[in-house]
Amino acid sequence: MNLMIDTADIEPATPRAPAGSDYDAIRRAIEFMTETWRDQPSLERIADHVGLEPTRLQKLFRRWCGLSPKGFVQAITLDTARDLLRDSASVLDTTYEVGLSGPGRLHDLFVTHEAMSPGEYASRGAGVEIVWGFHPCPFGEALVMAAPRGLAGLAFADGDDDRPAALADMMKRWPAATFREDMQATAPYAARIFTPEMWTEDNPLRVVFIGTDFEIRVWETLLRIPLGRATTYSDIADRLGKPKAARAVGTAVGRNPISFVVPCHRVLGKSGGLCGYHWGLTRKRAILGWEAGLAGVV
DNA sequence: ATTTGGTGTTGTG
DNA sequence: CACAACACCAAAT
Repeated sequence: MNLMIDTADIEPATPRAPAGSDYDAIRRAIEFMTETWRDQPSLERIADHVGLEPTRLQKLFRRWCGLSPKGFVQAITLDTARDLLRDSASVLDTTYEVGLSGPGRLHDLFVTHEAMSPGEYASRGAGVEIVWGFHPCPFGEALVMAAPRGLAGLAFADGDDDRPAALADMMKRWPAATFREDMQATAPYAARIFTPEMWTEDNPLRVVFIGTDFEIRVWETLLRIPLGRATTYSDIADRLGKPKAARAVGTAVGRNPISFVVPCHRVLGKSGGLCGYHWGLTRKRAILGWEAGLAGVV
């Protein structure tokens, strides 16, 4: 059997969430399953590893990820990853036809996007005020940044000590903008993004991209990948008319400033391996598992 | 199985 | 302007 997890997939220890917190338990469970999925570990074994009663873990896990630990193990096997890739060529083709005229419906979250005008890009956000705030979410803490025209950034952190890095990472992209912490303003964004029941067509989520031409084209392509499907770096390169630019696509995907909303986690290596994730491979797996549990709900 | 060589775009000095 | 870095990939050991 092939291995979904090559050595490059094993990441160094990530900063810990507060020990004993629910998220910490979930994270450790996911980590454990990620390392041992070949043995199809039983619920008891996983529960034992994280130090919880099996029934408690079962309930907790389902609440956070929307599916059972067993289902999660299945969701991260290579076969399933390849399943996501099935017909990936047509995935992008068909949605291309449907979605593109006008600010239509893109992606399951119903996103409309606009890129910064060239002038605004050149000025790197001068004169724009961006509000930000951290909010709990199923994958740790989410840093939400909003500009007047719409959502401008989404990043992840794993606890207090992790926040400054995430914030700096995001602020770098708008060097000339002014920033203000305002959790009240960003909370509605966070609630909506992570609550699938709120994903409706009538009131699309507005996002604002700042980036180079190439990057924005890549991100636009990502928005066309439907929930529960995946594509590959090289496939996106083909779509952009630069079949040899898979690697360039990789770096552009990695620079996606609005992670999760722009579903960069749905891009896999051609062999079905996960390859990488700016906010940690464990989180990429968690999001894919979460979405697997969502199939049918949306 | 592992290595190697070819890639496009971006950020840096 | 050159050069290194990168969430890749296919072909050759």
